Amino acid sequence: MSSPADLARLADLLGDPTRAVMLQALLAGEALTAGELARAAGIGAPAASAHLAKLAEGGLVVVHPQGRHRYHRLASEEVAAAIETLGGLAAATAPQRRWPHGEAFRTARLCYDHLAGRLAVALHGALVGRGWIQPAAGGWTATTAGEAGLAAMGVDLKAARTARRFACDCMDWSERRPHLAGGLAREIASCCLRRHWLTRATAECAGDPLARRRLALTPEGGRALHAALGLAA
Amino acid sequence: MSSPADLARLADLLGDPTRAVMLQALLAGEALTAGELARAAGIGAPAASAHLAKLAEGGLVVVHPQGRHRYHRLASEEVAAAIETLGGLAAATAPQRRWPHGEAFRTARLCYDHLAGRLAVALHGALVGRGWIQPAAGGWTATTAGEAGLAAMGVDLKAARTARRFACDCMDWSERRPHLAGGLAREIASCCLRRHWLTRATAECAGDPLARRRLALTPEGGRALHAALGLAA
DNA sequence: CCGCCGCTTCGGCGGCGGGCGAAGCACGCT
DNA sequence: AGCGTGCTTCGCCCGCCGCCGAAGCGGCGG
Repeated sequence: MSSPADLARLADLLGDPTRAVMLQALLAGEALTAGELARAAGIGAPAASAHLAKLAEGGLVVVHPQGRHRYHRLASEEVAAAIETLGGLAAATAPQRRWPHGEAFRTARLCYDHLAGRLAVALHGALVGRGWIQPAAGGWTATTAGEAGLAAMGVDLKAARTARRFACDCMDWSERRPHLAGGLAREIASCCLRRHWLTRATAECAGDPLARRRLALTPEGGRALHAALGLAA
Repeated sequence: MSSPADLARLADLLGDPTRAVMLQALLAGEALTAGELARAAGIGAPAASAHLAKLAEGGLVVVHPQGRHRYHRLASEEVAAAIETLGGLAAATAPQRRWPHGEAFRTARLCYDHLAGRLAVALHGALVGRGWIQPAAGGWTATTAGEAGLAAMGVDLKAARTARRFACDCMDWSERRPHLAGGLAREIASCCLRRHWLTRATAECAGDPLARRRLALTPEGGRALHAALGLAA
């Protein structure tokens, strides 16, 4: 239960511009090394190390040492969801600024381990509209038609079921409508990337820390999603 | 669209312990004067004024001058929802501490203009279970049975329909299940307070800034809710 | 008209926190 | 073993921010 002090401690972690950049970079879902995050944030290694220690101690980030590298991930999808939510409010509160590639960012992006943006919202609608998923307690389940269709697309349903939640709604702040989260959404995103229907915009992000999250629909991806789900390009 | 800088600016506003106390006090939904907020936060008038100016400039709080008083409210229910969400993550992240009356806080509290806590979750379940509300695009609508039942309880449905959203789900962080938000939820809360089914724990909050939000079910309230909705005490 | 009261602005103080460079540690490669 | 590399720790500086006391402003009441 959150006393105001707890809230403040957590918000303070998000309230530093440098840490915010790091967290946005981590919202792409990948585990990044301290050095990568330092470069993304444009600071030196010592400062990055201090920030990451705070984030880890605050429970927002988990560390995964591997050889002489230390990989950092967001601690949970709840953390990712809270950051996205707060980002949405920030966008609503300070709507003035537009930065380069903002439009592309709205179109398709990663949110921790699943898709977000216009494409993800459209996909959510298509899955519901075609009857591939149906409401269930606290989320969605796949129908038999959905299982067949998703398997045909190349989605690993077995892997999707290992997640804590199979599928549930997650509010998309840029579209103000829900997209899909949970194990199924993770596998769909994984499938789209594996089959090169969606590609990461750039690998390294000098100057634009959100580049890691941005996705682009390939021509074949557009064709595949149209064929499978009737999605318009 | 939220650049990391926007996110950081917003989170920084929530990240100050003093401001967090003020915002928690405002989460009770009432408009409070600068002096009341200063006392709640345990600081002097100048400091409070500075904080409130920042919150207002950041779009989290709106000011409502009235005579020589200046009343402050949360700017929107989106702001309230974001603070609640972040508070839930804070509770999950730092679960160790228990402060006095925390249990009562989980039982029933105000969240901006509607009810939250165990009671609100139970109420949500009862409304759905009795078929008084049914799913609709982006939320819930009242059935004819629901209209009759709610009117019999004393809920002003006409007022409820003036809100931007009639009824929608809002995740309750302490219960991890949804409760009801929107115009209907606002009128239900208003009705419960008006009829003294629920009472505010204390008016002024020396030491415990969350006191404003805490609610207690009166004996008559327990009887009334049991009779109308079958809610157990 | 004067005085009280709520609130804001100003000036100054103190502490916290983020940044860097240098040094230290740990791991891996050759 | 020796070296390079990734990361952390240490020490330090600087700037920012929150707090207060004093003063200024405006509304309200006698």
